[in-house]
Amino acid sequence: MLKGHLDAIVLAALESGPAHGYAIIEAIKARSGGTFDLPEGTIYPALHRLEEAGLLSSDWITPPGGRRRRVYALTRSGTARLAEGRKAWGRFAKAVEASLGGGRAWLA
Amino acid sequence: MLKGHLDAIVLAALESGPAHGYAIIEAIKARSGGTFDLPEGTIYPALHRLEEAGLLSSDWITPPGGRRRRVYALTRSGTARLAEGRKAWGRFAKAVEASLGGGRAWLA
DNA sequence: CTTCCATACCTAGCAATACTAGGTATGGAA
DNA sequence: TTCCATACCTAGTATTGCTAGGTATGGAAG
Repeated sequence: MLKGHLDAIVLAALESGPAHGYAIIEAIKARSGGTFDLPEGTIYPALHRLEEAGLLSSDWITPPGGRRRRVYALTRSGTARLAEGRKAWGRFAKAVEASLGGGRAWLA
Repeated sequence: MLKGHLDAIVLAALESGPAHGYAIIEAIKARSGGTFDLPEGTIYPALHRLEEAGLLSSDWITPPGGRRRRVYALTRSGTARLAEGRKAWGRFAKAVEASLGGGRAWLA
């Protein structure tokens, strides 16, 4: 479960350049150290939703001698939303940590 | 939105001693610096669910000259679950931060 | 050459979560 | 006496991310 932060994570995965769905799954898995091993049924609908919302654009690309892929890129709105998402994460994480209280021994 | 961490936050609010629903709402609001101002429709069903799961116990208390209140306390299972929840939060937060990447400028 | 796996895309339907929006009731203050 | 803070509750709903299925291709293994 990504608890509402999936959008920001997907947008962040596209920050360094366009990518197709399957590659995004691999990128998120790698960046999260294996923690976020997302099923396709999570990513593809999310990509459609983000495109619908104008945060991503997509193009069908057929590399020479390869299969067609749908390549997504951040739009201007998407870049702005990513920045918001990072701020929102910061506030959220701070509030959760304050709420969980204690000596923060679980942070390591 | 508490994104799946509500249970741990509620359990943490009860760590320092039993409390009733309304007081738990106030405690969470205070501890989170006002960020988590939860509606009753969030807390009460959560308390019922946690009790159902054996993580909390409850008693109806009528203080002298006061209204009856339902006072919740952590069970042994609840204490264990809280420890797990803190560990889970630590892992989750680490993975999100790695996934959001960059210079961690949003942490401040 | 055929079989299998990794790649690559998609959707319908479902379970969980936390919310809105309503309801009830009491004690104290204005 | 009217209103607000306290104090509890639930039905229904939006969103989220999942399971579980489907389709198809290219390359490697046998």
